[in-house]
Amino acid sequence: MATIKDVARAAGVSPSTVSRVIAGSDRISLKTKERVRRAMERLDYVPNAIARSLARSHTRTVGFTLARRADQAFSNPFFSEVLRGMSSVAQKRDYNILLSISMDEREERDKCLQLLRERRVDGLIVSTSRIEDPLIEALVDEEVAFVVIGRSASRPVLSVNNDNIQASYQAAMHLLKQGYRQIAFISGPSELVVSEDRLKGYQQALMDSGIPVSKDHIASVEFSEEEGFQALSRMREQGIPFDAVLAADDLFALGALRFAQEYRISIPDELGIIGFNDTPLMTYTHPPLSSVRILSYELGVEAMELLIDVLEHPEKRRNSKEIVLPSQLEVRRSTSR
Amino acid sequence: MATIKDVARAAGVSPSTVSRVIAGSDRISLKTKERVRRAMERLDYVPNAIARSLARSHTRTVGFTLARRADQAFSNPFFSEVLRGMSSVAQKRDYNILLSISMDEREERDKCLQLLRERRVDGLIVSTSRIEDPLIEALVDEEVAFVVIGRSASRPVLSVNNDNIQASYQAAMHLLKQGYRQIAFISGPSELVVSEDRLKGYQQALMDSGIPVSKDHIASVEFSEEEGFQALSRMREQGIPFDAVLAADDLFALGALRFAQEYRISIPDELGIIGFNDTPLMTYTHPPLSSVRILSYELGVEAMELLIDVLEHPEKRRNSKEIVLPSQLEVRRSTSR
DNA sequence: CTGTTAGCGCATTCAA
DNA sequence: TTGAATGCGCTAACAG
Repeated sequence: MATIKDVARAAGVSPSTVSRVIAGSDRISLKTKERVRRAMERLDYVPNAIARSLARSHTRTVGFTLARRADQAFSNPFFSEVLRGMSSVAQKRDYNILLSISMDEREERDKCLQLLRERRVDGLIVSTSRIEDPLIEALVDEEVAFVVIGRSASRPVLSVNNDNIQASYQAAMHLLKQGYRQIAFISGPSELVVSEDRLKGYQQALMDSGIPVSKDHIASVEFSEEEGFQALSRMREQGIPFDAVLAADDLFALGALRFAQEYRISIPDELGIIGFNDTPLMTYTHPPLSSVRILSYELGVEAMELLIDVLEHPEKRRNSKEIVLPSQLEVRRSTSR
Repeated sequence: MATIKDVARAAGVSPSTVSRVIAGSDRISLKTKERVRRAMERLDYVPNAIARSLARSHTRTVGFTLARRADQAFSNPFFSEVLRGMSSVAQKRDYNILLSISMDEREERDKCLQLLRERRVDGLIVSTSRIEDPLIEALVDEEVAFVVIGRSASRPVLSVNNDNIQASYQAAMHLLKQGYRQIAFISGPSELVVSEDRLKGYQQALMDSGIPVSKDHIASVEFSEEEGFQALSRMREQGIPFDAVLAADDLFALGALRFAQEYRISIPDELGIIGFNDTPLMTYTHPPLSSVRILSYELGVEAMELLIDVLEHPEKRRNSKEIVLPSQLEVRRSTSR
């Protein structure tokens, strides 16, 4: 493997001259520039990225970390899409992505800090956002360049999020317009910012429609189909009436679907169901389920662009900025009566 | 950020001594070892991975590349699971994953070669395996350490694969045992090794059962639900009778499902359907679809372990080795009559 | 416009 | 058991 010295020798110049033509310096004669180019060509020379990183003290790679357990894992393609979006702009702007999937948040936090301290990455994209998020706290304290996918409730940071409140509001409004009056809401873990936001939209919609918000209609459970099923079963057992379900995740909507089947409740007539994320699955169920489509790919694109922007303009690092992407309601048979 | 020099100064030793305790050298007195340890602790010192990489000329990071277009993309969680598997062993053995998602194979090939030439990665895991695969050819020619997820039809390489032939054979046998006699086979693009293998299993099963293999019953199309649907529609138009569909991908099975619905063909009575990959989706369709479950997570685990093994034992690099993981038939209503 | 010099932070000889 | 010297491959400040 040829080094910069080999090229210099072959072209009859000094290594720094070669370095300059690599960098595209303009104060170099076209003649030697050409000569160096040919030498590089001939020797099949490619600059060693590690050496460059050491000399310039940045790596042009960003870390992306997330914590998923086996069960929930990637059952929906959300993160895959985010990754695709991130990768496409990374490719375009000549950055690389270092990926790490952890078992839990603790492991994720350690991994982030490690990547940073080892100087393997210039910045980070993280996706966990709990209401009190120790990872985010640590990152702002260490003054690292990072952007969160989601929203930070504690500190002002750079973030890219979808309009959860608005989306949830509209989903609830849609149910109301279809004539449903008693809407159950199945939320994910309450320590997540996303749960808080979606709940807020739901509540706001009811209030704006003059419908009292009842705690009985709100469940907060772990993300899984089974938990969604159970949540509704419990409401039914307790004699709490509901004629629609707004599910903060498609998994819950699936659970609601099974619930309806089990108790022979007809959809959409007796029960309306709407989910969140619009996984491909939703069009294949019986009946097809309405859902809020998230622009996951675009989320990844925006996050990466924001991060690179900050990386290349350190003066912007102090700013906080919240990009919000619109989501769109996909109405299907489960809410069309 | 403290460097090795700072630690050396603080501990009153030379940088090389510090380097030795980092490396865990045993020819160092316990006393100085302790002193250095404390200094590292006090200064919150973490070795710079880039500098280490340059000095030792390897990075402890492996590249994972794949080419996906927007449409097919990650509609199934196969690659997400592979990634989780890879990441879990990478974590354990202190390796990192550099991820790149390309638009097409050409871009993927370029990216692989770039990562290698720039020395950003020590080795590669690739997942494309076409019958004639220029990427694989290039990698063996350049003598790089890599493992393919899938099977290489051209050159002997390190690979981790699932038992496609066997799985397809058993799927077909299952249909036969259920009494289906005219089995249509929907295959992916014929240039993929996986298509070849699954076709082979199907053919073998028919032959072993004394049933003639007819070209009319075999379609080869791009991966999509729509193409699966179209393939069957064409057979029907041409008056080719079939009472079951063996789909080389769940997407095709979904297309077959829609086909059955459209023409009011009852499943499983008039038409049996079985897919490949067992995406979570399959349990939610109406009726639930049988499918061959692939051990995607384990595929990632094995691939990463194999690669790291080779990386740390260069003498093994010349060997080729093919690890084959079993898959399992998930029988559901779509084939139970 | 170009070469010389001095790092970047660490690992690894070679001596002592 | 330890330190000094050298190199990994490249960039950048300073001269000229």
